[in-house]
Amino acid sequence: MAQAAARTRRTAEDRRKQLIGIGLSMLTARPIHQVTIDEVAAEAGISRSLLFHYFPTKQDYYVEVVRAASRRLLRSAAPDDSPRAIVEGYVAFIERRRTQYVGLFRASGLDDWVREIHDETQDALTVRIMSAMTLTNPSEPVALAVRAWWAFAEELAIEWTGRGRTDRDALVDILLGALDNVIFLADEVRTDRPILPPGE
Amino acid sequence: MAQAAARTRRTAEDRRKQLIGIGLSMLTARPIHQVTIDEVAAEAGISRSLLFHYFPTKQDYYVEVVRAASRRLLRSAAPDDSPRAIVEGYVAFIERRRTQYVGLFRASGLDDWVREIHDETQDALTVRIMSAMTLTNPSEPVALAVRAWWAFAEELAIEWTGRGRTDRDALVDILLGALDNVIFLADEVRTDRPILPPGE
DNA sequence: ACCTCCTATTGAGCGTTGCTCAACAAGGTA
DNA sequence: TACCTTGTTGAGCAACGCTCAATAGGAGGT
Repeated sequence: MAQAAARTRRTAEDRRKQLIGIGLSMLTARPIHQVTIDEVAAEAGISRSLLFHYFPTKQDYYVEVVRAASRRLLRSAAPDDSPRAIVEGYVAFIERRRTQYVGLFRASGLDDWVREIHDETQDALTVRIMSAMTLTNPSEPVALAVRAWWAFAEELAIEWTGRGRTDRDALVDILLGALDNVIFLADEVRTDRPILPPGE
Repeated sequence: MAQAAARTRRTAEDRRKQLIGIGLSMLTARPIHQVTIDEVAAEAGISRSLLFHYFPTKQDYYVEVVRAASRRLLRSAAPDDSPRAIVEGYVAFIERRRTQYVGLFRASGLDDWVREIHDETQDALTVRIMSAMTLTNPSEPVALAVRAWWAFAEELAIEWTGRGRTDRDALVDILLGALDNVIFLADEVRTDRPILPPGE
């Protein structure tokens, strides 16, 4: 695996890109805490120390790798501004990079910072789809509900494609239908005076 | 912190319970990979070696701790067999042990096995609520959708209570409403011949 | 009280891994 | 050639997960 690539001197930016690229492929297969700095360094054909020169800590390195994946996702889920297009882009991304997505954002052992990036990503998606639905100035319940709906979408998309289903359109239909319904339900909530539960 | 508790000899089961109890409180605040075996041992007033006597590996230890938390959750979310009661029990649990739940199941750095326990737990909840809704023999899309709906419920419950909202009933209403709708939507899908997307 | 046996318990120590630091060297500029 | 910036390295430390042979607490039998 370790391809001692003739130890040539690279520019800083080059090295960073190379290392992040390696991270994207290595951290896809195995969770973070099972991948050592030594392995990454060996794969890049450099010494441990150099990696620490570019990324002060292992976490910093990993964060940048996950950030890179997040950017890819956001790029895929924004072809234009219709809700359907956004959801389709999202689903398409997961179809294409399922293992990577799961490996980087979910399975792996991360501390708060990965969750943080994941949250930021979903926040961005939330904002994006809300504006696509011309939902300006939503109430807190609605905002929370849309946010949680992304969790629903993520889970369903991952499991759906994981079963080898290819009927992407049916999946997208479910997601969009659920989104409408969830917004409707959350919009019923009067923030100031909570609704009383129906008798039964 | 380390209370050297007079080094008395305990029965095996006693020690296990003590250690798991400590885990439940320590691993609540900080993610796993930030808690060392030494700390746990010190807190229990025993040596590192003893902990390895009971749990062959750190992972094994952590797994048992998470399992214990999972059992608690499942106990809380099953007062009786109505869907509303199940959801209310679930929400109540998260209200009560929010940080613990997040710390054990989400934030922390775990390898696959924690995700696995988390999945098992949600599977159990899925089965439970399906039977409560007298949904026997659901199609694959419906099963997947209900499963994903739990992800929605988890996210929304965590965020909802995280904002200090106390209107639990409104939350439960949203969750139950979304559940009905999601089942309806997924039930439309003909597993064999995928639905074509509507024109717009 | 004493011996015996089981096992809970420990301390010393090994290997891996994240991380530091002082020094080296590749390439551009004068 | 001399210099200077900075990409690059190797040796080494500290923390941590984990092993193993040995110790000691306590219950049961005599």
